[in-house]
Amino acid sequence: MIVEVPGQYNPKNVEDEVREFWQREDTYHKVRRLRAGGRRFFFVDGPPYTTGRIHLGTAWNKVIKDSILRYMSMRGHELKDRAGWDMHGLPIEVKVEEHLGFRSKKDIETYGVDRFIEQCKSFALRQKDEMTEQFKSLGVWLDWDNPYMTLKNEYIEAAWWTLKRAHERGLLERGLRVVNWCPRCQTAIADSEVEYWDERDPSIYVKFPVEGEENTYIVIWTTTPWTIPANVAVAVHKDFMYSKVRAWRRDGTYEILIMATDLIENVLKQGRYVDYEILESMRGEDLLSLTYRNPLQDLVPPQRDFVHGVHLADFVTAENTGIVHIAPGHGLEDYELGLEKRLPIFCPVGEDGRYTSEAGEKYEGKYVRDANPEVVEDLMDRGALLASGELVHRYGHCWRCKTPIIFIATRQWFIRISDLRDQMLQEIERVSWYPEWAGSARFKDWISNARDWCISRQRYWGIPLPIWICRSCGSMDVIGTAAELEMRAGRAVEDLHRPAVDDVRLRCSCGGEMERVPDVFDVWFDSAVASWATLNFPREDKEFNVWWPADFITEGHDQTRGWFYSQLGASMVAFGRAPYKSVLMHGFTLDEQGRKMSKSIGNVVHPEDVVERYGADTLRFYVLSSNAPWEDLHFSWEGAMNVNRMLNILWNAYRFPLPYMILDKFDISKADTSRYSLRPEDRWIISRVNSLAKEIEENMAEYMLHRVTRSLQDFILEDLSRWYIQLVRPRTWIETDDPDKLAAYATLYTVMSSLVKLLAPFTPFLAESIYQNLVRGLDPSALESVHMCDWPGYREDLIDKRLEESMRYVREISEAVSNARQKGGRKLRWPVSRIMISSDEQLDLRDLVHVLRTQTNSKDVIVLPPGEKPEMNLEVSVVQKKIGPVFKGESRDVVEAITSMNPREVKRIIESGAPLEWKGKSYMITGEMVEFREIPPANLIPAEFSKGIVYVDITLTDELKAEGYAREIIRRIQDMRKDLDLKVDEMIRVSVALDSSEVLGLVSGWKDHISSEVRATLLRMGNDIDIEGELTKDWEVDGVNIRVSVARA
RNA sequence: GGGCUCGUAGCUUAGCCUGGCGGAGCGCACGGCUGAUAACCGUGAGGUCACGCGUUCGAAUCGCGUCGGGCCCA
Repeated sequence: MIVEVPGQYNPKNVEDEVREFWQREDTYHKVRRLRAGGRRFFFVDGPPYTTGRIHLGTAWNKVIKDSILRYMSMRGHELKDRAGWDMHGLPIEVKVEEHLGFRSKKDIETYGVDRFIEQCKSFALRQKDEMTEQFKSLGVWLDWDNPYMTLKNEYIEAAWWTLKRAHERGLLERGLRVVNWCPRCQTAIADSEVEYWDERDPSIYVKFPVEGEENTYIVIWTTTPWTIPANVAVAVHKDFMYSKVRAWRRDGTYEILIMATDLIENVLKQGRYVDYEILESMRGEDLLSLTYRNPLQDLVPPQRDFVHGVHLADFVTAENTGIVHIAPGHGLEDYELGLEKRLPIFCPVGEDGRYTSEAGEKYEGKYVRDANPEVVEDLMDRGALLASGELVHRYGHCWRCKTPIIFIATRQWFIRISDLRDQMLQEIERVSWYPEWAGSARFKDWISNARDWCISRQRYWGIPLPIWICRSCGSMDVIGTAAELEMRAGRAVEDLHRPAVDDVRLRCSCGGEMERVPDVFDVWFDSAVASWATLNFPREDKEFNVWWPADFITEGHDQTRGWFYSQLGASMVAFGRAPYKSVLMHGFTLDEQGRKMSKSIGNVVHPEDVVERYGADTLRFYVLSSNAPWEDLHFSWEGAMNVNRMLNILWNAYRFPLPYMILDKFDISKADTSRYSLRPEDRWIISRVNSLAKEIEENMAEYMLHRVTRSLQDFILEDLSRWYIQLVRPRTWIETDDPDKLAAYATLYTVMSSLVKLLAPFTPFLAESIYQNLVRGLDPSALESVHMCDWPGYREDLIDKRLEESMRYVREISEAVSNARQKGGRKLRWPVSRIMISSDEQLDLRDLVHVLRTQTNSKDVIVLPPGEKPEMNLEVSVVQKKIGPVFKGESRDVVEAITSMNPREVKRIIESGAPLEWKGKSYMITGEMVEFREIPPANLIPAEFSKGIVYVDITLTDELKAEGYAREIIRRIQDMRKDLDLKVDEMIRVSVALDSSEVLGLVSGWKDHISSEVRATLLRMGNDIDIEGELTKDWEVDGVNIRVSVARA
């Protein structure tokens, strides 16, 4: 049984009802079970990080995933669709620290690592639950009951196992490296965890005194004064020219300075020197023999023992002084140069960002960034400061706690990704990228620059590194699974997290005791192993053998350096191949102006607010249709509103036939469409819906979600609502069991049942709601949910391209007629006697002429033969330039002759080649002497369409007037029915008083028609009759006053 | 500074891959419909297709460069 639905699309009600239905019927699981045994489609959910609420970007991400998965399911695929959660790492630690009011690692140690871990864990789990609800409210169907979670033991094992593979392949190494270091979190952080923004920093020029040369200095520039105590060398470029310069101060003293020749002016200006002379110029190489002293050597004892030299380096640029200060303990390039030149890797800074005792008593314990002014002062006191200022530049910060990072040399664990670079480049060629450039350009570029992956973090809440080292012999073991650990330890280990795992001691083959290294994994390593962890590999390999690698993943373009990369890296280590076959890269969500959404600008749009206002289907359809997936989405409320409006139109189109179907007890099983001859317009809309399905399939194959949704939108608005529904409306009012009406019902049913299936992946709630009522309501044998249905696909034999084309012309002509009517001042309610269609082509309107007739409200539709036009009035004008030279003095007469004659006659004469006779004279007129213009007669209003011109004859006759007035009266009575809120089939009594006898006379012939149209049992019309009824209203139509009263019969 | 990407009407955008009259929606102005009606429809105005150079018979589309936005890197 179908039921009527409310007149306004109310997404909240629709979605609540559907959600409840899915819940009650366990629809998700039924759908998944239904597809068991189908072609496998392995999707890996890029795990969102469990902190805070979901934002618009995350919502978009999941909507894309869900739409594609629903589509794949309808296409018959068995899905692997576990949702994933990224639950370890600093961000959560930072949140928990904030919550507990902690400021440093020491606070955590004091509080107790076990309690801290518990807090992190419960925080992550709580967040996961909250976010799950939010995703569910968007209609996202993933395996929410059984998600993969990075904090689970079986997940941790996947990471362990992968590291063990790295070790076995000789790709794991420990080394002193300069890393990005967060002094607050006291851990190394990945390049991808560094966030850059502008920071005001010192900008100083420092003079290093050259050994053995009196009053001579090498000049360097730096923005990190605090690294000067760790300076052990300087670098120059081999191609640059350098000069030794005598620089004079205002007071007449001078110094001898060494710097790049091109930069002398700049440097001396900074140092406020008044004059200079170049003593000597040399190439970079010529400086290599120099040595210098660190100006702070009296404060930093180890500096006294270092030999400070000059070295060549390519990274030196012709900026500032052209000489670069090298502190191998505090810079990546410095470190590499240090290794190469065997410089001391001097790093007198501790993990807390404070100077160690190595920096000397004066600096020890001071936080390096705070120490900047002091270092500058000390340099000045020692005459080593050439200039001091400030500048604003981009500086790196810890992604999570926003502390400016520092570079320090520490011992870390690395995976030698750089060894795998070439294989990775080969492997990504085999992956299908959407769009293509995401792989061929963007990702390729990133891989080409791939550096070794620092996987260790000096933190707590993460997957512990499964590396045990013997205290006696220093040998190292990497443990691959929990079982292996328990076997080696000889006892059970409940939780693989810290601190429990820290207590596990292993026996070394040397007989000594092995201890775990205290580090945890970089959190990027967690999600990197997702594609096999989600299959519970290595704990079991059954699923892995069947499903891996992933068929499809999709994430935002920031994940190029993130998850696309980390997964590839880990998979290359573990399996030597890419873990995914196709990747869709999507964009970012920005505000309407294309700015980043941020709390400080106050332009953040929350998905739940959009859902609240317009519903989840609207949000879904909006983000999918707004632009191409890989482009950034500029969110606009107006855009969302328009989608909502479109869905409302769909709702109205769906709702409109329901009352009639119910009234007529329409039975689809008896409405075998082949038994009723469908009208051409019925076959047209069916053709269109099949064409639509085809279009969608083609675009889905390329993940062109914007084209898919736009095709749907066009179909709903243009074909269904604006056209077909308009055409079909009168047929539903027929009250008998007319086959034509049943054909209309059957067509509507067919079209709507296809349409809701085509919509199901994108607007799952609305599609389900319509399906439940209309489709299941009419066909009890229909499947329980629209999401269980097979993708309807398309039938070539139902697609009639020529019919579609014909209908396109019919629509164009109808629109042109509207245009002409507007120009001619004839409302659509008033019939016209005829329209004439003129085209140079043979227009194939097929059997759609009746459609044209009703839609244009025209008594006759005349399609003229190709090239023909209605008879035109001809206008002739003379071309003086041509007449003058020929007729000279008689020109005036000739012009008079031409203009005073009937243009048609002039034309005939010219064409016949005969002379024109005028006032007893004859003139030979040629075609070039005149110009003819065709003017349609006043009653024919022309309007263009793509293939020609349509002429509307607006001549009024009494019959047309009578019908026009009759329709005016009908419309007003209908309006009043509405006011009285009558049911569509309720009968009424009507009185109509007109103040025009002429109109009354015309209309009286239409009395029966009016009565039946408005369902009147009694209709009284007169010039001056008594009027009474429940509702009385006065109207005015073209100067005629009409008083109408209506009462229930 | 480098890689990728985007720039089309007041706003949001399609078209670009594969060259052939630049399309929508919103907003604006005017009109229509009235058995979808707090809904819907039509018409109109509105364009330096960011800018410049090139390729071509022909460029929004292809190439190079410049400017501006986004992501990523240094």
